[in-house]
This record gives sequence, structure tokens and C-alpha cells, in this order.
Amino acid sequence: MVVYAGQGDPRRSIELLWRASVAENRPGPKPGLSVDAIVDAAIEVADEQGMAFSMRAVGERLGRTAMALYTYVPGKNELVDLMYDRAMAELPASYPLDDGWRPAVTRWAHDMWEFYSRHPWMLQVSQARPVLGPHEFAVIEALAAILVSTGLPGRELRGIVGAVNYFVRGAAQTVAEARAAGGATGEGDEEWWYARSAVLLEIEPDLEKKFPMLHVLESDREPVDPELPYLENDAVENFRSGLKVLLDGVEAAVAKP
Amino acid sequence: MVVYAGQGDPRRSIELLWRASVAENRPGPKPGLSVDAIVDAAIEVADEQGMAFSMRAVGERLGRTAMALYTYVPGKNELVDLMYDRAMAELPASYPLDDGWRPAVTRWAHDMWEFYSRHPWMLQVSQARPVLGPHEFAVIEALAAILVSTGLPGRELRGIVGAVNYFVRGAAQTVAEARAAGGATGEGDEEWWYARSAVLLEIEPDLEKKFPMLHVLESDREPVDPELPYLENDAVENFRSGLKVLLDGVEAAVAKP
DNA sequence: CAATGATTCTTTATGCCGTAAAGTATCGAC
DNA sequence: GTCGATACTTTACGGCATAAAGAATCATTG
Repeated sequence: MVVYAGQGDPRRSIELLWRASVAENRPGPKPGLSVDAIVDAAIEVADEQGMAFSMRAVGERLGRTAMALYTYVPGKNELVDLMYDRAMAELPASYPLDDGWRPAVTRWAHDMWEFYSRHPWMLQVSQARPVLGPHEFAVIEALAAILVSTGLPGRELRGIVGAVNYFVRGAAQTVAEARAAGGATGEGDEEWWYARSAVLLEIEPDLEKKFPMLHVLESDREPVDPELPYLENDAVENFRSGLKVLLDGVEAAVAKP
Repeated sequence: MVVYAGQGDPRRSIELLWRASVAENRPGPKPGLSVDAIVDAAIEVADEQGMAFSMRAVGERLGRTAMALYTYVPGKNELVDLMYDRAMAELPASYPLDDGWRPAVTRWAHDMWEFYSRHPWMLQVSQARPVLGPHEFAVIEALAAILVSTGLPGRELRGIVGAVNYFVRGAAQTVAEARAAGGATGEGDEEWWYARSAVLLEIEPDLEKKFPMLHVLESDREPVDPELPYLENDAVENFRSGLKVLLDGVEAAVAKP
């Protein structure tokens, strides 16, 4: 499920995101929960079960029914927005520029990488329209601050911010979903690949002749860390070398005029 | 919903993907449907309704119940795999290298961009593990063939293939989801942003002081095509300038050693 | 040529999901 | 003490994927 951000009542959503509620002394029973408690619980559940978590599961973790959550939060979509922004609070708001922009961007990318592997469900929240929460702003501000120091104009900066963002998200998604799929089926990467490649070659014996360039692409491979499973190793290697290429491109843009 | 690929019985899945069925003269009523008919219908439905299409909807389009599909296809996951690979048949299997690798990659990227905007649900099929269908192979083979011509070693090629792929997917996802969100709520980009920015500034008046670099990022903007809606214009601009940076990075790698 | 068993497709049913609607209990304000 | 707002539960609804069972149709076999 991809959850589209920001579809509810704008005022209500944004007030929730920025915690701009004025909870005075109100009649009725004291609230036993809070938006924060619900969001934290939901993040825990999503970390374990992925984005297909249920309102029931979040309620149960808090010792309530699913419907109790609707007292604090308009619906699941809005809850996901809140989770998205809340999780981003884990990330640094700024990076030192002592050694220039390149190490800073690299660190930003690595932080995001690790962040996504902690919260893979984040990768399934739509990026089309920003959630407009404070921490989401802070994370992009951090990257923008680094790249603005290159002195490049706004237009090029937007392209670069996008490219870096897409790249990190894409790379992270590959590992994240490999883990999720592996975890869901209890099937390791090697087993998965072994079972399928055998069938594949049986059904299509001259596979390598049909797709020779893919074979070239598979050459020159050596594990970064032999402890890591197959696909994950691949992903780490691709992340490093892909980021290098991307940043070389930025360097070219900075060097030129 | 993100659909994880390749979770069913490997043999059954791969036989379906490569259409390796030996349908002889069998007893029982003649099949009124076929895997191809079902996959085509499902693609049509998904193009209209997105990945959250239902088996019922596909069945109805074919004049059958949802359960009838299960005669031909093990389940929804496998159907999505088939849709994924089938749709990719629309893409070219090779690109001319007459003008070198850079125009070829650019054309590949643009083709993918347009392809994803025709079939946005494709972006929600997990990339973690390949579907292992013939057309998916062909599409990557096409990109690989272009990049192998740079003469770069396998390790760097894998990173570049990944980066280009991630970038195109990410960029396409942004527009696709903007359109989907807009279509779902009937809310245009401008209206959406207008409603929210007002509330945002009301709740957090010194937003620009808190995130000054984001403001810098927004400078120097002029519409590529004034006909296009706000966010879409942004996406096109970012796609062009981001791809340029990325390919400059590849050029640097090619020039170096 | 009737009986058998495989095959296609429908019907029905199960257990999930998000959430609407209505009911119960608890509190502050008057 | 009453009233109305609030927190939370219970029940219910429509939608989902799909399991299970049954009806209809055909090639094969005796």
C-alpha cells in the first residue's frame, strides 16, 4: 500500500503535525493516550510488520481498541503522515562543512540509508507531495544547506537534491524490500536465487546468449563483507559506487562555470 | 500496497512468466480465458485505478467472477508479476549507439519516464528481487548494452545501472503520485498547496527563518512549460537537470582511468 | 454409449481491513 | 444535580483476497 500524504482537512493535519493544539481544561474523562503515544506505537508496529500494519494492531499495543485512536487522529492516512514526520526527527538537522560539501553529502546519504533500513515503511509513503511537517523540512534543509555551499544556482540545486534523494531512496528500497520479502517468506537470498535460477535455466537454456550484456554486468564481483547475504552485499556495493558517480557529477557542475 | 515479487512456487511462477505451458488436448470445458487476456485486462484496470485494483474488478472486465482468475493464475501476487513483465514488453530492446552512449542513455531514461507515467502502478512493484521475466531482462539488457560500451568495469557499471534506474524511478514516482493524489481528491496542485501554505504560515509564522536554505532552493525558478501544473513542471525540470548531473558523473568515470 | 474424472467457472463462506454509528462511562461547568 | 463534552467500547458495514464446495462441460475409457 502506498499512502498518499496530505489528503484530509489541511488545518487539522497541519495542526497535528506541528503539535499546535491548545488542550485546555476540558470536560470529560482524562485522555489516557496522546498523539505522541499513538504515533510512537504505530512506528513500532510498522517497523515490525511493515506498512500493512493495522489500526487494530496499534490499538492493541496501547491496550485500546482500534476505534480509540480515532479520538486523537482523523484516520490512518493522517497517522501515517505523523509517523513519517516523527521518524524523521531521528536524523541530524545539520552537517559540518569543515571538509567541504562532498563528505557532508556522503554522510547525509549514509544516515538516510541507515534510517530507511531502520524504518523501511518510510519508503512507501508517497513523495509526491510533502507531508509539510517540521522534521521533514529539517532533513531537506540539512541537505540543502550542504549543497547551497557549492554556490550552484537554485535550478541545478533542485535537480541535485532530487537526484541524491531518489538515489538514496532507491538504493535503500532495494535492501529494505529484500529483507522484507526474505523475512516474510523465511527464505534467504541464496535459497531464493538458487531455487529460481535452476528453474529458469531449465526452461530457458540459452539465457546467457539471449542477454549477453547482463552477463558482462555480473563480472568483476567480489563481496564487500562476506558476512552479509548475497543481495545485501550487492546493494551496499552499488550504493557506494553509484553515490560516487553521482557526486562526481556534482563536482563537474561545481568545477565548470 | 507494495507487492513483493516472486513469493509463490518458483516453478509455477517462472513457467507462467515465460509462457512455458504445454496445453494439450485436455478434458473439461474449453477455457474461455487465457493468462494473456487476464494480464491485459489487469493492466487496463491498474492503469485506471492504480495498484489497489481488485481481483473482482479484473474478473468483471472479463465477464467473469474474481474466482475464475484463480484457474489461470495462482494469486494476486503472481498476477502482478505477470503484469509487470508484460508491460515492459512495450519498451525497446536496444538503442542505437551511433552518437555514443550518452544520447542512448538519455533516450532510455526518457522512454522509462514515459512508460512509468503510462503505467504508474509499475512503480509500486517491489524492486528488491527481480521478477525474472523475459521483458524485464530485455529492458535491463538494453541499458546494460549501452553502458558496457563505455568500457567501464563491471563493478562501476552495476553502480551506474542502479543509479540511473533509481533516479528514473524516483523522478517518475514523484509525478505519478502527484497525479494520483490529485486525481483521487480531485484537488489540483495549486489548490492543494495554496490551502496548506496559508495554514502553515499561520501556525508557524517564521517558517522561512527556520529553514532558510529551503528558501534558497526555491529561487531561480521558471516554468519549463506553462501549460503543465505546478508540481509536474517541477518534476520535469528536476528530471532534466538531475539526469544531466548523473551523466556528467558517468562521463567523469569514463574519462578518468 | 454410458460412466469416469479432469477441467472451467460460480457460489458461498471465512477472516482480514478501515471506519461509521451508537452506546457507556467520566468529567467540568453551571 | 443536571447538562453537555469527551474518552473509549461495541457493533456493524462494505470491501478485500481467497479457501471450499458445487455445477457444468468435455475427452477418455470400459
